[in-house]
Amino acid sequence: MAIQKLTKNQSLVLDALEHAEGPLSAYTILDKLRDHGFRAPLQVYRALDKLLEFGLIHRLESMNSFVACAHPDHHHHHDHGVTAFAICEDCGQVTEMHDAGMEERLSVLAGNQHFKTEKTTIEIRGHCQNCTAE
Amino acid sequence: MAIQKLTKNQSLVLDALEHAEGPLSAYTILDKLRDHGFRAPLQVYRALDKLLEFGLIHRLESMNSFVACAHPDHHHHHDHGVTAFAICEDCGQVTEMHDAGMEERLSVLAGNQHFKTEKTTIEIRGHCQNCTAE
DNA sequence: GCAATTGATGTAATAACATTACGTCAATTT
DNA sequence: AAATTGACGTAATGTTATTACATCAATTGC
Repeated sequence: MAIQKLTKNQSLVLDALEHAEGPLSAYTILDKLRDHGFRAPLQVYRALDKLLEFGLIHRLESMNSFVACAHPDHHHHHDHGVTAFAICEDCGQVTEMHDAGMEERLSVLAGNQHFKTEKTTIEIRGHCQNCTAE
Repeated sequence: MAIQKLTKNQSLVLDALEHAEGPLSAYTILDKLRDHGFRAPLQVYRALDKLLEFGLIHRLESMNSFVACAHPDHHHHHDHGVTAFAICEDCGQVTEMHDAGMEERLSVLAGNQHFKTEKTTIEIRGHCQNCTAE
């Protein structure tokens, strides 16, 4: 797929996510971007939709929030395979993980049901190494 | 763990989910139970919380809704391992899947990060066999 | 060039999902 | 009988997401 130039709003939202410590909700992004002229949720949601489409960000379903992709290809938006997220409930840090074996198992499971997969969500909630050590 | 007697509200909510075609949102449940005296969201959410705790229902994170567990043990609430859900975007049908290989991969992934897993969400969105055939 | 289409934007209003706060009541414990 | 606990009821509010409608700039087709 060809290079994708981002619009101003899309760049602002992506920037906010890339510079954030962890995942942000749409409304948190909105607040961060008020100084840049954002006034309404839709401005954020529209940008998020496009960024998701381009594969530059991910949505974390279990916490209604968004993170910048850990290994974005800014020139060609691509399909990473299935991504699993480890989400620390203490510090909020999110780790992206990829695993061929995992994809294989999911593929088999779906195949058993003759199910046609469109999108797969894998989110592991728990405690990261730092927050486990006491 | 010992047998768990459900309260009236919990039974009503569980019943609604068990008799539903597919997943229900909390507010849909509320509407279904208005005739039984439900007036406020909290009545539903409190029951849902307990039913989740007892392992009698599941929450589908990607659609903010709830389903009755496919193989409940009404006498001893138990820990099924990881459950993967295949969710049909056409008909709404949800299939529960379990797989030891998948759990193993997840366990390895988490282990690699020294991550302590509390809860794992796996949701596959797509099209079921019926809805794929045209 | 100019009309038509397309895609991004702005704004307001509303819908959908979830929680906090506060008070009551019944059962159990001490 | 007092204290604790857990379920319940109600209201208000907080949070997340979408619908509806209008404007504007860029592109396309004639």
